[in-house]
Amino acid sequence: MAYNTRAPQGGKKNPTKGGHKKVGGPSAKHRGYQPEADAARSGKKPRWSSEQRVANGLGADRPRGQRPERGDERPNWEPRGKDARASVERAPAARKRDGGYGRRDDRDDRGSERRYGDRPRRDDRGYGDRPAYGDRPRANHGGDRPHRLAGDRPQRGSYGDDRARRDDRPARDERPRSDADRGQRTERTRYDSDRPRREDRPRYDDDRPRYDDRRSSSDDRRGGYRDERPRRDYSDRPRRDYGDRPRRDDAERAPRPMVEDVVLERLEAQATLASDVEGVTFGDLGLGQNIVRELAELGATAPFAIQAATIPDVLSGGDVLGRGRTGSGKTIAFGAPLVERLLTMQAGDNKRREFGRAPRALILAPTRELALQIDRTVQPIARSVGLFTTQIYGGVPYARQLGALERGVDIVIGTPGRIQDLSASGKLDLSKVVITVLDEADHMCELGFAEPVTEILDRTAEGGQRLLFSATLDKGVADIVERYLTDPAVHEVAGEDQASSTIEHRVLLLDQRDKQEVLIELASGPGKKLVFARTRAFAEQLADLLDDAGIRAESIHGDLNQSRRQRALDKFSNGRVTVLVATDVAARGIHVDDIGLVIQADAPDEYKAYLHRAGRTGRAGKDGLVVTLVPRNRRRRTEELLKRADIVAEWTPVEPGDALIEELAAR
DNA sequence: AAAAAAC
Repeated sequence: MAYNTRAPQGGKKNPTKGGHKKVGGPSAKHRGYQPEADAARSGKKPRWSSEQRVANGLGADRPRGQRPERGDERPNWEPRGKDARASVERAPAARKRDGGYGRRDDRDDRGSERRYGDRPRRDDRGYGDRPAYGDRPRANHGGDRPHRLAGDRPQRGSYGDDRARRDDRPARDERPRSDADRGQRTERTRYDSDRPRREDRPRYDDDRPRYDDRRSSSDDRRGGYRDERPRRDYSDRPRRDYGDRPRRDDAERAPRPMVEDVVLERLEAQATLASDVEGVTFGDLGLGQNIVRELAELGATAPFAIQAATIPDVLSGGDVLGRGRTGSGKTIAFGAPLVERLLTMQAGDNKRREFGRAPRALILAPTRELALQIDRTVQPIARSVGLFTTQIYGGVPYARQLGALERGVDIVIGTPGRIQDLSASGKLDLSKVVITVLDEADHMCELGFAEPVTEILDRTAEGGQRLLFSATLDKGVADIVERYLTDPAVHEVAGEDQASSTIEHRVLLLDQRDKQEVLIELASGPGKKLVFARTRAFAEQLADLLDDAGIRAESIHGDLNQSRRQRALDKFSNGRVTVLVATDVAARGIHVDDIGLVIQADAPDEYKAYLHRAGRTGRAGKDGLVVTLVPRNRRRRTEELLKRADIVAEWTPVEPGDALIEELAAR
């Protein structure tokens, strides 16, 4: 019974109905419309998974026989070097973008003054039903809403008053460019030229000659080094010294030295060198043939360091903490042995395929998209040995998830809220869960997540195996570790520092009022670009800004319903838009192939956020560039942030139109 | 303070 857990549930009923408190989605007209242009362009239309159909509001009513064979899907997995394939499942190429204006009636009047009036309207963003904007007067800004091209400053009051209330929002009209500003520009130039701080920072090139010709000095960065850059090689790189690792402020103040020291020590204890795993196969690590074969099909032919380090310990049944940098293959590191172990544990159990059986493994992730992505890796692995997964996350109707649970699944993958919800209402029995994974574990142990997470952990089988993974795994997990793990093995990969990264970091110092114009220039290149903003409102605003400037952009953030979030991500993944503007919902874990440039329109607040955002590019050993736009008044703060993140970036003052911006945009 | 995560 292939694809049992994905089988359509809930028939033809409109899936948006149960999932969202808000008034319904776009009109039926909108949903049904098939754009000839898109269909013609794409030729063959990629098929949708059941989830995508539901997520896009089309109903999960396709007969099972039409479900694409696995070979047709493009499962998502942690990237595998040159074998990397597109990781986010292909989304419908044929999706009407400009049909049905229902959601955007608050912007209908805008069309008349759009400079790009013939371009399709951004009807699919849907301000109208979002709570955060609920009090925004509709159509108020219609006639007088200024076009937001750079140089065409928005008038305050058009939407500034009731829209994003941002402290650093430029009071454009009230701040004509002054001599003082000019003066400061000169100062910044000076700052740049005598900037001494790079020398104070840890230099990796001293004992790592292979990077000497790469990013060791700012002059080398000007270009041309890429082709000469030697291949990555961890072999003789010294172990990371965690003693130097910057601590989180709050943790520093929190006095529980005992636990923290233990975790910290353990983290140092077992560092695996990539050279140690050379020649090792997944089979050597203890995975069965079917799983090994499936991994190869996913593109994972040989284990990455983090995988080689953790798989044996997971198979032995012990608790494991794993730390491997972004894009290093953590999903397989816990997913594959988890499946193998379930299989071993159920050997000889003739009730293992019982209808309605309770899940025995649980994987928790901080966002729905990440949960979905993990499932795209774990599901085929599980399937290869006859186990079933299902996704349990919020924002979508219950019916399909409940149906899957009623039939019985082996592995539940999801986000805390809905899992707790179903667990509390007795629909999801966690008592048989003997393996629990916290992906992005440090984040899952933070305020806001810790409570539901611990409640879920409390419901799982006592003494069960627990696996905590994150690129930024730190002592923030100490409480959870202390409470729920027993003598965990702690693994990391040696030499994962900035010098061994394929990601280059740059900071553009600019005038706050120039931010949007510079962003437009940066985002205008051909490659995929991911833009991060600090708030939902600003993300939304920037996507509009770029769209109005003729750059196809989508936004993704928590104010959008799930189908819009998924659609935005799909469009970005399959290249139908080149720019995705996101809040930190997309900061962790999400893998999209070939993001060449990450732009931080706002610097993040936390160094870990910086690392995760940056990790959306430079995946699987590819080159990546992170550009952070920093207004002068945030310079200090950003310097501190980068220092904590252990990142060396080149700082450059810029103005709109600078050649450097264009150069960076071309990457 | 924001974002994420249930309805």
